[in-house]
Amino acid sequence: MKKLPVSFYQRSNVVQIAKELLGKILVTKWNGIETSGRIVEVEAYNGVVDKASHAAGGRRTNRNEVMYGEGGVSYVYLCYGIHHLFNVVTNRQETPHAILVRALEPVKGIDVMLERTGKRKPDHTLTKGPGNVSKALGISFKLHTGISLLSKELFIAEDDFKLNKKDIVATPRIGVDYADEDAKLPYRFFIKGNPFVSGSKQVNSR
DNA sequence: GAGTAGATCCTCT
DNA sequence: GAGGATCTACTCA
Repeated sequence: MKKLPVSFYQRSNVVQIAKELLGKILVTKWNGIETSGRIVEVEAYNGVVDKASHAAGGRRTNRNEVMYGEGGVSYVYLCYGIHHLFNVVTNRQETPHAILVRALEPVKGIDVMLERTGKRKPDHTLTKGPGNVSKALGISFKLHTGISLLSKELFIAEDDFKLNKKDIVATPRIGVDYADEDAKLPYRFFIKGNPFVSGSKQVNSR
């Protein structure tokens, strides 16, 4: 298992990067406690031309400032006062591309995730949906936004897992109805048939 | 099983 | 002062 290099993030095609992130391992290691999961669902946010992005139309605020920085750092944001959303910033400086990690398949530290989320046993709700992902991994918007994805506490790695191209499904994004026609763009990608993908309810029939 | 409303707090206008 | 890249529970069929 090896970390993805900075060059992986600093490319210009955010949609392409989003697709390639599927099947990769997201690892957090706060205070020596390691939790990780395979990325099974992402959404691409295509910078200033994307109305669903926080950077739509060149909006630039304190909150989304990290999106304008170098690719390869995290962008964590608190939504609805409850949910922490974990994003990966891509591309170069001044280009606010980002990829939202929407769902993981738990790999390591499942018991820790259960504790963090207050759940009894692992099921597909543990890391399904961006709010749950950051909760399970212990990601907090205050502490963990703007830090490098190549640090020893937070990184994305790849192993031998190979994803068949036909197992990648593209659909419109979720929760961005306000973005008019951009809400229909097929910028959401997930691994076909994976029970940890959000939206596909009760895929596993116990 | 499907649809709807409420929770809850930080950020920007 | 309003609203948001969501989730959950509860109601109704």
